[in-house]
Amino acid sequence: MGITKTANFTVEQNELAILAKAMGHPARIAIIQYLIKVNSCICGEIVNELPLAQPTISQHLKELKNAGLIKGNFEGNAICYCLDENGFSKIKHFFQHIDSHLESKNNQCC
Amino acid sequence: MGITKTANFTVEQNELAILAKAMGHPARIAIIQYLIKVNSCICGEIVNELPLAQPTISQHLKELKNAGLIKGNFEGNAICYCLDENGFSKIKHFFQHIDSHLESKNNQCC
DNA sequence: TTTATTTATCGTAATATTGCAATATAAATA
DNA sequence: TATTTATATTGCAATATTACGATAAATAAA
Repeated sequence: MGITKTANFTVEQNELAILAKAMGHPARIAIIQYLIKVNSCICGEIVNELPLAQPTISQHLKELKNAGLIKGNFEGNAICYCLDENGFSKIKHFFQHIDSHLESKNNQCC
Repeated sequence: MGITKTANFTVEQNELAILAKAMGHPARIAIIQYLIKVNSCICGEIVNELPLAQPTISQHLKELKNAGLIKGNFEGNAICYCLDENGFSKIKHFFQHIDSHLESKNNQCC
């Protein structure tokens, strides 16, 4: 009925889904890529980098922040954003898990 | 307006977003985890493993397949599913990119 | 204090997702 | 062929997401 049955899944499954979902939009991928590209905290430049209106970007930043994928601190009258290790380390382990499975099967499946 | 402005982002950004989005639901994480756990193709057992109705699971499997995260082949009158390297290798590279960035910054940011 | 700059929030329209009952399809088996 | 078993599709209701204009809030600078 359009609402995810969160309660029927494990905490881990829900956490991973929240993290993946937060990355499930091209604007949010673009934000992450930009933070990597400039290789530093960036303060008040994201709005100029994306083809979206300021309120929309603010909303995307909020989602990334809630998921634990970025963090932001006030720096003067702007906000300084960078990637947050917390979120990424959780997904990282999941992908390592997947990866070792795929390597051990050596694609002999199906 | 509820529709993602796909055309305003790069092909890579859209591809990564589609892959992440496909993983952005606990049921789909559960499917991936189960495929890893049994460590083989599985034929016609997924419906018993998840707390969702058969049509709902069918829909989730379709989304994972469309994204390139699982593949399924007919095996008798059941379908045999396993993880698809194609999708996962694309995300893997993105995470490696993120990871080397995070390590080089050594969390000194913000 | 006033003004400019930056980011957040509210409200709302358009669209997408989730879930399932009902039903259809397809292959295996009796 | 008829039946069983497994999966897909359709249709729909409930809810979530995306996007943005208008506006608010918060800080810096004049």
